[in-house]
Amino acid sequence: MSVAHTQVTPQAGGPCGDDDCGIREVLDRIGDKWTVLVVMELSKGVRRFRELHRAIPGISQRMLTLTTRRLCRDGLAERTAYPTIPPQVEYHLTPMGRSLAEAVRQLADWSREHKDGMQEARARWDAEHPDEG
Amino acid sequence: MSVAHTQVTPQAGGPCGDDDCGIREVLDRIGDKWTVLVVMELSKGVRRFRELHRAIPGISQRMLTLTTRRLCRDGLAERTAYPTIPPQVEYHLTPMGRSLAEAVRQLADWSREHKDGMQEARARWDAEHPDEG
DNA sequence: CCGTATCCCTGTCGATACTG
DNA sequence: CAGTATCGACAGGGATACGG
Repeated sequence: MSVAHTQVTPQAGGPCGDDDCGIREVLDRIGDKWTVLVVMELSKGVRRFRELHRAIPGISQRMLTLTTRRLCRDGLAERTAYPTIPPQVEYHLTPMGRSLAEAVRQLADWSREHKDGMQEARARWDAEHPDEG
Repeated sequence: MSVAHTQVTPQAGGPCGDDDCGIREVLDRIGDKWTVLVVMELSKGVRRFRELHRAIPGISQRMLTLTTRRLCRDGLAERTAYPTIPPQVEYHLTPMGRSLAEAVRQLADWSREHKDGMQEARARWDAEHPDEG
Protein backbone atom coordinates (compact mmCIF):
# COMPACT_ATOMS: atom_id res chain seq x y z
CA MET A 1 0.00 0.00 0.00
CA SER A 2 1.42 3.32 -1.01
CA VAL A 3 -1.10 5.60 0.58
CA ALA A 4 0.04 8.27 3.00
CA HIS A 5 -1.23 7.93 6.54
CA THR A 6 -2.59 11.42 6.95
CA GLN A 7 -4.45 12.32 10.14
CA VAL A 8 -3.94 8.87 11.49
CA THR A 9 -5.46 8.04 14.85
CA PRO A 10 -3.07 7.20 17.70
CA GLN A 11 -3.94 3.53 17.88
CA ALA A 12 -3.73 3.01 14.13
CA GLY A 13 -0.38 1.25 14.29
CA GLY A 14 -1.95 -1.44 16.45
CA PRO A 15 -2.59 -5.13 15.99
CA CYS A 16 -4.55 -4.81 12.76
CA GLY A 17 -1.56 -3.82 10.72
CA ASP A 18 -2.30 -2.89 7.15
CA ASP A 19 -4.56 -5.77 6.27
CA ASP A 20 -7.68 -7.53 7.42
CA CYS A 21 -7.24 -8.44 11.04
CA GLY A 22 -9.32 -11.22 12.54
CA ILE A 23 -12.45 -9.15 12.39
CA ARG A 24 -14.21 -10.96 9.56
CA GLU A 25 -13.44 -14.28 11.21
CA VAL A 26 -15.46 -13.42 14.33
CA LEU A 27 -18.30 -11.88 12.44
CA ASP A 28 -18.55 -14.92 10.23
CA ARG A 29 -19.13 -16.89 13.46
CA ILE A 30 -21.28 -14.59 15.53
CA GLY A 31 -22.75 -12.29 12.91
CA ASP A 32 -25.74 -14.51 12.27
CA LYS A 33 -29.14 -13.87 13.75
CA TRP A 34 -29.07 -15.98 16.91
CA THR A 35 -25.58 -16.90 18.09
CA VAL A 36 -24.93 -13.85 20.25
CA LEU A 37 -28.33 -14.08 21.89
CA VAL A 38 -27.72 -17.68 22.87
CA VAL A 39 -24.23 -16.81 24.11
CA MET A 40 -25.55 -13.92 26.19
CA GLU A 41 -28.25 -16.08 27.71
CA LEU A 42 -25.78 -18.84 28.49
CA SER A 43 -23.46 -16.27 30.05
CA LYS A 44 -26.01 -16.02 32.85
CA GLY A 45 -25.60 -19.68 33.72
CA VAL A 46 -26.47 -23.22 32.75
CA ARG A 47 -29.57 -23.47 30.60
CA ARG A 48 -31.73 -26.26 29.30
CA PHE A 49 -32.83 -26.36 25.69
CA ARG A 50 -36.33 -25.31 26.56
CA GLU A 51 -35.13 -22.49 28.80
CA LEU A 52 -33.10 -21.06 25.96
CA HIS A 53 -36.08 -21.40 23.69
CA ARG A 54 -38.30 -19.40 26.02
CA ALA A 55 -35.62 -16.85 26.89
CA ILE A 56 -34.96 -15.95 23.27
CA PRO A 57 -38.16 -14.73 21.68
CA GLY A 58 -38.64 -15.66 18.06
CA ILE A 59 -36.07 -18.40 17.73
CA SER A 60 -37.31 -21.66 16.26
CA GLN A 61 -36.39 -25.10 17.51
CA ARG A 62 -34.48 -25.66 14.33
CA MET A 63 -32.34 -22.54 14.69
CA LEU A 64 -31.73 -23.14 18.38
CA THR A 65 -30.50 -26.64 17.63
CA LEU A 66 -28.24 -25.44 14.85
CA THR A 67 -26.91 -22.56 16.93
CA THR A 68 -26.14 -24.58 20.04
CA ARG A 69 -24.50 -27.29 18.01
CA ARG A 70 -22.22 -24.82 16.29
CA LEU A 71 -21.29 -23.34 19.66
CA CYS A 72 -20.36 -26.82 20.89
CA ARG A 73 -18.47 -27.61 17.73
CA ASP A 74 -16.39 -24.47 18.11
CA GLY A 75 -15.62 -25.17 21.75
CA LEU A 76 -17.63 -22.20 22.99
CA ALA A 77 -20.27 -24.26 24.79
CA GLU A 78 -20.73 -27.78 26.06
CA ARG A 79 -23.72 -30.04 26.07
CA THR A 80 -24.77 -32.42 28.83
CA ALA A 81 -27.54 -34.90 28.10
CA TYR A 82 -29.21 -36.74 30.95
CA PRO A 83 -30.86 -39.95 29.78
CA THR A 84 -34.01 -39.30 31.77
CA ILE A 85 -37.58 -39.49 30.58
CA PRO A 86 -38.41 -37.07 29.25
CA PRO A 87 -34.92 -36.23 27.99
CA GLN A 88 -33.03 -33.36 29.55
CA VAL A 89 -30.19 -31.46 27.96
CA GLU A 90 -28.14 -28.69 29.50
CA TYR A 91 -25.82 -26.22 27.86
CA HIS A 92 -23.13 -24.10 29.45
CA LEU A 93 -20.36 -21.88 28.17
CA THR A 94 -16.73 -22.95 28.23
CA PRO A 95 -14.09 -20.46 29.45
CA MET A 96 -13.56 -19.50 25.80
CA GLY A 97 -17.28 -18.96 25.43
CA ARG A 98 -17.35 -16.76 28.50
CA SER A 99 -14.52 -14.65 27.15
CA LEU A 100 -16.50 -14.23 23.95
CA ALA A 101 -19.53 -13.16 25.95
CA GLU A 102 -17.40 -10.51 27.60
CA ALA A 103 -16.15 -9.19 24.26
CA VAL A 104 -19.66 -9.16 22.90
CA ARG A 105 -20.90 -7.31 25.94
CA GLN A 106 -18.44 -4.51 25.19
CA LEU A 107 -19.86 -4.14 21.73
CA ALA A 108 -23.35 -4.08 23.19
CA ASP A 109 -22.20 -1.30 25.50
CA TRP A 110 -21.08 0.70 22.49
CA SER A 111 -24.45 0.11 20.88
CA ARG A 112 -26.44 1.45 23.79
CA GLU A 113 -24.13 4.44 24.16
CA HIS A 114 -24.47 5.50 20.56
CA LYS A 115 -27.94 4.35 19.70
CA ASP A 116 -29.36 7.84 20.03
CA GLY A 117 -26.50 9.47 18.12
CA MET A 118 -27.03 7.18 15.17
CA GLN A 119 -30.76 7.69 15.31
CA GLU A 120 -30.34 11.45 15.11
CA ALA A 121 -27.75 11.22 12.37
CA ARG A 122 -30.11 9.11 10.31
CA ALA A 123 -32.99 11.48 10.85
CA ARG A 124 -30.77 14.35 9.70
CA TRP A 125 -29.60 12.43 6.66
CA ASP A 126 -33.09 11.40 5.65
CA ALA A 127 -34.26 14.99 5.99
CA GLU A 128 -31.46 16.23 3.74
CA HIS A 129 -31.91 13.44 1.22
CA PRO A 130 -35.56 13.37 0.29
CA ASP A 131 -34.95 10.87 -2.50
CA GLU A 132 -35.98 7.82 -0.62
CA GLY A 133 -34.99 4.66 -2.39
CA MET B 1 -39.54 -14.74 32.65
CA SER B 2 -39.89 -17.24 35.46
CA VAL B 3 -36.65 -19.09 35.05
CA ALA B 4 -34.38 -19.40 38.05
CA HIS B 5 -30.92 -17.92 37.71
CA THR B 6 -28.93 -20.91 38.80
CA GLN B 7 -25.14 -20.74 38.83
CA VAL B 8 -25.17 -17.24 37.54
CA THR B 9 -21.84 -15.69 36.59
CA PRO B 10 -20.66 -12.63 38.53
CA GLN B 11 -21.20 -10.13 35.73
CA ALA B 12 -24.65 -11.43 34.88
CA GLY B 13 -26.41 -8.66 36.76
CA GLY B 14 -24.83 -6.14 34.42
CA PRO B 15 -26.23 -3.90 31.74
CA CYS B 16 -27.84 -6.68 29.75
CA GLY B 17 -30.50 -7.38 32.31
CA ASP B 18 -32.81 -10.23 31.46
CA ASP B 19 -33.53 -9.31 27.90
CA ASP B 20 -31.82 -8.54 24.63
CA CYS B 21 -29.35 -5.78 25.26
CA GLY B 22 -28.23 -3.66 22.33
CA ILE B 23 -26.25 -6.48 20.82
CA ARG B 24 -28.53 -7.30 17.89
CA GLU B 25 -28.72 -3.60 17.05
CA VAL B 26 -24.99 -3.34 16.40
CA LEU B 27 -24.75 -6.59 14.56
CA ASP B 28 -27.60 -5.57 12.32
CA ARG B 29 -25.45 -2.53 11.40
CA ILE B 30 -21.97 -3.97 11.20
CA GLY B 31 -22.63 -7.67 10.71
CA ASP B 32 -22.73 -7.39 6.94
CA LYS B 33 -19.85 -8.40 4.75
CA TRP B 34 -18.05 -5.09 4.27
CA THR B 35 -18.89 -2.47 6.88
CA VAL B 36 -16.24 -3.38 9.43
CA LEU B 37 -13.55 -3.62 6.79
CA VAL B 38 -14.34 -0.13 5.55
CA VAL B 39 -14.47 1.17 9.12
CA MET B 40 -11.12 -0.39 9.96
CA GLU B 41 -9.52 1.04 6.85
CA LEU B 42 -10.95 4.48 7.56
CA SER B 43 -9.70 4.22 11.14
CA LYS B 44 -6.22 4.58 9.67
CA GLY B 45 -7.04 7.98 8.23
CA VAL B 46 -8.78 9.82 5.43
CA ARG B 47 -9.34 7.70 2.34
CA ARG B 48 -10.54 8.33 -1.16
CA PHE B 49 -13.09 6.05 -2.79
CA ARG B 50 -10.50 4.45 -4.95
CA GLU B 51 -8.12 3.94 -2.06
CA LEU B 52 -10.77 2.08 -0.14
CA HIS B 53 -11.52 0.03 -3.20
CA ARG B 54 -7.92 -1.07 -3.54
CA ALA B 55 -7.38 -1.55 0.19
CA ILE B 56 -10.30 -3.92 0.57
CA PRO B 57 -9.80 -6.90 -1.73
CA GLY B 58 -12.92 -8.29 -3.29
CA ILE B 59 -15.31 -5.43 -2.67
CA SER B 60 -17.23 -4.21 -5.69
CA GLN B 61 -17.86 -0.57 -6.55
CA ARG B 62 -21.50 -1.14 -5.84
CA MET B 63 -20.94 -2.52 -2.36
CA LEU B 64 -18.38 0.13 -1.50
CA THR B 65 -20.82 2.84 -2.49
CA LEU B 66 -23.62 1.29 -0.49
CA THR B 67 -21.39 0.71 2.53
CA THR B 68 -19.90 4.18 2.66
CA ARG B 69 -23.30 5.77 2.20
CA ARG B 70 -24.75 3.84 5.11
CA LEU B 71 -21.81 4.86 7.25
CA CYS B 72 -22.48 8.50 6.39
CA ARG B 73 -26.17 8.12 6.97
CA ASP B 74 -25.58 6.73 10.44
CA GLY B 75 -23.16 9.48 11.37
CA LEU B 76 -20.19 7.13 11.51
CA ALA B 77 -18.35 8.67 8.57
CA GLU B 78 -18.41 11.85 6.53
CA ARG B 79 -17.99 12.48 2.85
CA THR B 80 -16.13 15.36 1.26
CA ALA B 81 -16.51 15.85 -2.48
CA TYR B 82 -14.12 18.14 -4.34
CA PRO B 83 -15.57 19.34 -7.64
CA THR B 84 -12.36 18.74 -9.52
CA ILE B 85 -11.89 16.93 -12.78
CA PRO B 86 -11.75 14.04 -12.43
CA PRO B 87 -13.95 14.04 -9.33
CA GLN B 88 -12.39 13.42 -5.96
CA VAL B 89 -14.21 12.18 -2.89
CA GLU B 90 -12.78 11.65 0.55
CA TYR B 91 -14.20 9.73 3.48
CA HIS B 92 -13.25 9.97 7.12
CA LEU B 93 -14.65 8.64 10.38
CA THR B 94 -16.52 10.83 12.81
CA PRO B 95 -15.71 10.58 16.53
CA MET B 96 -18.57 8.13 16.82
CA GLY B 97 -17.11 6.12 13.97
CA ARG B 98 -13.72 6.06 15.64
CA SER B 99 -15.24 4.79 18.85
CA LEU B 100 -16.90 2.04 16.87
CA ALA B 101 -13.57 1.16 15.30
CA GLU B 102 -12.11 0.83 18.77
CA ALA B 103 -14.90 -1.49 19.91
CA VAL B 104 -14.53 -3.55 16.76
CA ARG B 105 -10.81 -3.80 17.30
CA GLN B 106 -11.42 -5.40 20.68
CA LEU B 107 -13.54 -8.06 19.09
CA ALA B 108 -10.84 -8.63 16.51
CA ASP B 109 -8.37 -9.07 19.34
CA TRP B 110 -10.58 -11.77 20.79
CA SER B 111 -10.71 -13.45 17.41
CA ARG B 112 -6.96 -13.66 17.01
CA GLU B 113 -6.51 -14.86 20.57
CA HIS B 114 -8.96 -17.72 20.21
CA LYS B 115 -8.61 -18.61 16.56
CA ASP B 116 -6.44 -21.62 17.32
CA GLY B 117 -8.61 -22.79 20.20
CA MET B 118 -11.68 -22.83 18.02
CA GLN B 119 -9.82 -24.52 15.22
CA GLU B 120 -8.75 -27.33 17.54
CA ALA B 121 -12.20 -27.66 19.06
CA ARG B 122 -13.69 -28.02 15.62
CA ALA B 123 -11.14 -30.62 14.60
CA ARG B 124 -11.95 -32.59 17.74
CA TRP B 125 -15.68 -32.32 17.14
CA ASP B 126 -15.42 -33.36 13.52
CA ALA B 127 -13.32 -36.35 14.54
CA GLU B 128 -15.91 -37.45 17.08
CA HIS B 129 -18.84 -36.81 14.77
CA PRO B 130 -18.12 -38.64 11.52
CA ASP B 131 -21.63 -37.98 10.25
CA GLU B 132 -20.89 -35.05 8.05
CA GLY B 133 -23.98 -33.12 7.18
C1' DC C 1 -38.38 -32.77 25.85
C1' DC C 2 -35.08 -32.57 22.31
C1' DG C 3 -33.85 -33.03 17.75
C1' DT C 4 -34.51 -33.85 12.50
C1' DA C 5 -36.29 -33.25 7.71
C1' DT C 6 -38.43 -30.71 4.06
C1' DC C 7 -39.99 -26.82 1.55
C1' DC C 8 -39.85 -22.20 0.25
C1' DC C 9 -39.28 -17.26 0.77
C1' DT C 10 -36.27 -13.26 1.36
C1' DG C 11 -32.40 -10.32 1.62
C1' DT C 12 -27.66 -9.77 0.47
C1' DC C 13 -24.32 -9.71 -2.54
C1' DG C 14 -21.69 -10.41 -7.20
C1' DA C 15 -21.40 -9.39 -12.20
C1' DT C 16 -21.96 -6.38 -15.65
C1' DA C 17 -22.82 -2.36 -18.14
C1' DC C 18 -23.65 2.42 -18.21
C1' DT C 19 -23.57 7.96 -16.75
C1' DG C 20 -21.60 12.64 -15.09
C1' DC D 1 -12.84 8.85 -10.67
C1' DA D 2 -17.13 8.14 -8.41
C1' DG D 3 -21.59 6.53 -8.65
C1' DT D 4 -25.97 4.19 -10.66
C1' DA D 5 -28.99 0.45 -12.63
C1' DT D 6 -30.35 -4.15 -13.54
C1' DC D 7 -30.31 -8.96 -13.13
C1' DG D 8 -29.60 -13.31 -11.00
C1' DA D 9 -27.41 -16.66 -7.65
C1' DC D 10 -27.12 -18.35 -3.35
C1' DA D 11 -27.30 -18.99 1.76
C1' DG D 12 -29.87 -17.98 6.00
C1' DG D 13 -33.57 -18.80 8.14
C1' DG D 14 -39.02 -19.32 8.92
C1' DA D 15 -43.00 -22.76 8.92
C1' DT D 16 -44.36 -27.10 9.48
C1' DA D 17 -44.50 -31.84 10.39
C1' DC D 18 -42.35 -35.88 12.09
C1' DG D 19 -39.14 -39.20 15.15
C1' DG D 20 -36.72 -41.12 19.45
